Amino acid sequence: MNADSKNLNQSIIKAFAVLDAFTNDKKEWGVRELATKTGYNKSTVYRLLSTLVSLNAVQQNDNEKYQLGSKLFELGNRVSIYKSLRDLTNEPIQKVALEIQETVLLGILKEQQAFHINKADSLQGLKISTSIGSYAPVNGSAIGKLLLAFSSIETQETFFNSISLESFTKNTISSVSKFKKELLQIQQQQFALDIEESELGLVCIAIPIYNKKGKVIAGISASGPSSRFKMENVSSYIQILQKGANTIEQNLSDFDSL
Amino acid sequence: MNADSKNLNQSIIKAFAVLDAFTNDKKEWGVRELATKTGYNKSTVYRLLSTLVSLNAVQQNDNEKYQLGSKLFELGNRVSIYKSLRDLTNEPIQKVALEIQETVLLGILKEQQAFHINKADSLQGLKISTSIGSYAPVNGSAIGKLLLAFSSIETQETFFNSISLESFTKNTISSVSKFKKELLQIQQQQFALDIEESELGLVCIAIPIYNKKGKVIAGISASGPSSRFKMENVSSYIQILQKGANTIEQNLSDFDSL
DNA sequence: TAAAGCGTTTCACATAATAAAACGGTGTTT
DNA sequence: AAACACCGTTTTATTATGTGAAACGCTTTA
Repeated sequence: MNADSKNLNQSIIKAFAVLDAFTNDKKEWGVRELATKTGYNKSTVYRLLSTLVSLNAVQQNDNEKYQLGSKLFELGNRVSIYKSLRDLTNEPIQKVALEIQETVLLGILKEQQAFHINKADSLQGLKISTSIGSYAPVNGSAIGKLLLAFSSIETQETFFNSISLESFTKNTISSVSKFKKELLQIQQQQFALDIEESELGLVCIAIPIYNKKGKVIAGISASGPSSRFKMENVSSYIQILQKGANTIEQNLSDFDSL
Repeated sequence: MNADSKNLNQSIIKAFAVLDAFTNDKKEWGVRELATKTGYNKSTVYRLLSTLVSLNAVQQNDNEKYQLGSKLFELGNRVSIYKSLRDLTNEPIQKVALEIQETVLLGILKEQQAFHINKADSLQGLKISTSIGSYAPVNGSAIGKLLLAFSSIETQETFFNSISLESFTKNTISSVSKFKKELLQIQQQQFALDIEESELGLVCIAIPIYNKKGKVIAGISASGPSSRFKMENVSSYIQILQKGANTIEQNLSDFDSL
């Protein structure tokens, strides 16, 4: 028992380690492979899963494999901070998505990553696969770069002391000094761009959302394919995003850190 | 140990009992009141909460109270069955909401209740408080009545054998025979109405969504205040809903029971 | 027919969860 | 200012409960 983990319930930790194995890339697990993945004994995993099934947190398919169940969907939609955040931003980001004709995302900074709270698809445009509840690395998303640029010096220092800048495409900024310059520029110009830095062919632009204390609490972005997303239109994109951001800022004026 | 609960992990059951206490009506809990609510010892609840906090499944506010945390939001949005169901219905129900100018809900039958999978607000209309991930009683919602009406005889029998028809307003159908007649009528007319049966002043209309096997797998509804929702417009509401349902049926044609 | 995979069950054993009581803090009442 | 009544938190011996190796029954593959 190390200093940090005082007297925690080991079964619950195991249960959530099991649940965390179910991702968008790997939605289904068998008992044995899940035991290998988590490092727990096969019988233990079986009993954990049985318990989770009895609670509807997990369900078993026709093919005997397990997947996440309705209880988690239910609980996830009860998380009040994000629920209210979503309710208060739904309408504005939908309007932006309709006008801008691209996918719109709303994100906050959470554990040194961009955490996506809400999303609105444009009705015609190409769909972006990023989903609500997913994380993106700070140096691999417009919202992430934006939020770090507008966060406190302490947060930035903590970030640079603990994170290494992974590369995702040939355009990803992986040099610390270049990244710091980029952050300064984002602060000055009040928006962040991601030009095929996270994924080839994907362009993204993000602007900040302030609370009434003048603190940046979230970011809103529009993403689209590079074929359609042209640099000469950046100012018009920002204009549309800003209209949405203004409404959101009114709705969220009382929110603090998030 | 009774026959049904074989060898389940008690800690996990307790953890989820704790999580389940956090509802939309009661979002915050202190240790002691939660111990009273769940019937567990104060120390036990404290350790459960500490563990859940360490996993970000729960977080502690400034006022020392606990509330649900980001991990559940994250997991909830990874439940693949509902995630795909939502992704495939977002666009059509948004279109319906825009056209019909009322809140649109998509629901399935889950544990003898209407389970709300998706929701689209009209941009102008009054907002309905029903939220994604929430349940409504079958005899207190248009979607519920609709889904029971189109479910198998076995499901209906199980329902009538296990559920008592609670009353919510003076209009709620609480007589079994009247309710059975209503179900027959819904089957014939292919839509269900809820005229201030669940809540005074609230009117709702729901139509079924079929998969390619001809089975009803979900229901789509529009809800609004009785002041605006007039009976003479029912056929035009149904027309708009049906357009959305057609698109959804194409998207969900391969889905089975749900 | 054998082998290799799966989810599941069993059971002796030891770990890890438990609950009562005490602790240290804060806010309220007298 | 003292007494009280809350709160979340920590400690502790006790024992209930989770554990994992091995066996089971089944299906799929060789």
